[in-house]
Amino acid sequence: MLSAVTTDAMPLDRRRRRRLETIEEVLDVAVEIMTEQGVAGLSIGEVARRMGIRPPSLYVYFASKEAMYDALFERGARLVLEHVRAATADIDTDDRTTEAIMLDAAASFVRWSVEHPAYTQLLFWRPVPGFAPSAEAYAPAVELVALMNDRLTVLQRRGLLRADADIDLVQRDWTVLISGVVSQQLSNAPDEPFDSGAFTSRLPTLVAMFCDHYNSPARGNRNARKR
Amino acid sequence: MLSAVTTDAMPLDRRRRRRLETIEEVLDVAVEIMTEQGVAGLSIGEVARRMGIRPPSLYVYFASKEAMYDALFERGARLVLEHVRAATADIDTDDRTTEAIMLDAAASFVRWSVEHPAYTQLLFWRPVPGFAPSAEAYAPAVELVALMNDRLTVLQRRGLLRADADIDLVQRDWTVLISGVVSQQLSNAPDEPFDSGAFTSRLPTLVAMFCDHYNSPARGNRNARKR
DNA sequence: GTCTATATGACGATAGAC
DNA sequence: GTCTATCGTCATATAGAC
Repeated sequence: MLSAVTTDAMPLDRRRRRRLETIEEVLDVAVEIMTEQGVAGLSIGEVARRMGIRPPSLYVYFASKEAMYDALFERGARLVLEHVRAATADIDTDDRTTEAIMLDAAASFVRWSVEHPAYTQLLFWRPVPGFAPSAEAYAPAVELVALMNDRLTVLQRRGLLRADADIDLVQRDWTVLISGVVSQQLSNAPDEPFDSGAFTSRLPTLVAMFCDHYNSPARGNRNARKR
Repeated sequence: MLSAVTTDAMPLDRRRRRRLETIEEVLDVAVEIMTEQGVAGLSIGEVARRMGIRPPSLYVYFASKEAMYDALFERGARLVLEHVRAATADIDTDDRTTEAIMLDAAASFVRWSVEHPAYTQLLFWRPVPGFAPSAEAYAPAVELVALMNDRLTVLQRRGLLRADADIDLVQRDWTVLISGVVSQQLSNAPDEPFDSGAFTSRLPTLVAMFCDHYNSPARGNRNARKR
């Protein structure tokens, strides 16, 4: 009886696990294709070809091509969210300078972005005509914005950012810097590695500019004027 | 006899003029479509439909869809090149501060970019799978880089930028700022006008950061450290 | 230069057998 | 869940009449 329960239940679990594994494989292959051909170059047929199955079989896992893009968007947003979360987890105890803390955070994000160009394009540009992510897929992206806001607020409370700075504006300026580096690197020299990229290597200087502006004056900024 | 020459020659000129006008009209319609549907959403059929002709007729003017993209790339690059050239033409006599000069230059470029999102995406991102501009189409883009380098060199010679700054690095940092603003504005709030955009309105602060860093110390920068 | 007609093919998606 | 078969649509591109 008890074994009957397990033999009834376990295959179901296995099937669901197997199904999820297949979905993951589909998404892996899709990312591979987008990386090679560009995000808008993804096609159901090419995914099936590389998986050794026929195109209609994919409709068991995704209702449409747009649903596949949606899953890719959500996956990418989750990945980058967790990446940033992990890279900035110790921000409330990190006793280095503002500049060192910010540079590490920036480098972590930019590295991930240039090493995952397909996700980056899908998440931060608009390369697919007609595609807009669903609210569910967009949720982790919203959370990322909130997380960055939290992190900056912590820095400000610790006295590492000017007390009179508006965190929303700080965040906007910060994202301009970061996305500028990513955008320039990916569109002008996508094959250069992060460590020696013509634009990624400008991060120290750019972060220094930023910190000189937003540093707390008490912490030694010699150029404290309000804007 | 003389009139025979003119009646022979003039129609040819008119035909060539008419042909060029038609080509311009095709490109106008193509930009319209790319603006609405995304750059990768351009299709020959839709261009023909909006022009009230049949798709095959377009092949009289463009050998392929890629040739059309190529013409659009070149046109966009020429437009932005001339726009920047005009906006910075008086840089060797402009007697305002570095910050004022740079802010105007930045605003001019960013305004053009957000008001011409189709060209911007085609020129500065890579939204069309398989398309790469020809050397001819790319030429004005190369010239734009050279022009910006010239302008920055003039500023440095006039003592408005640190004498010890490497202009190539200054230019890279500058393009990061500019492209960051454009990228963030277009991907997060493409419909906001330049004057009230969440990111375009950050330009004064961002340019100030930049100038505080690269300003000539003699001109009153209180934060002169070398990087 | 524009048209009709057509070649050719890819694509997304569905129906239904197994 | 996978397949074959197929639909419908759209696309780029060419041939040849007018």
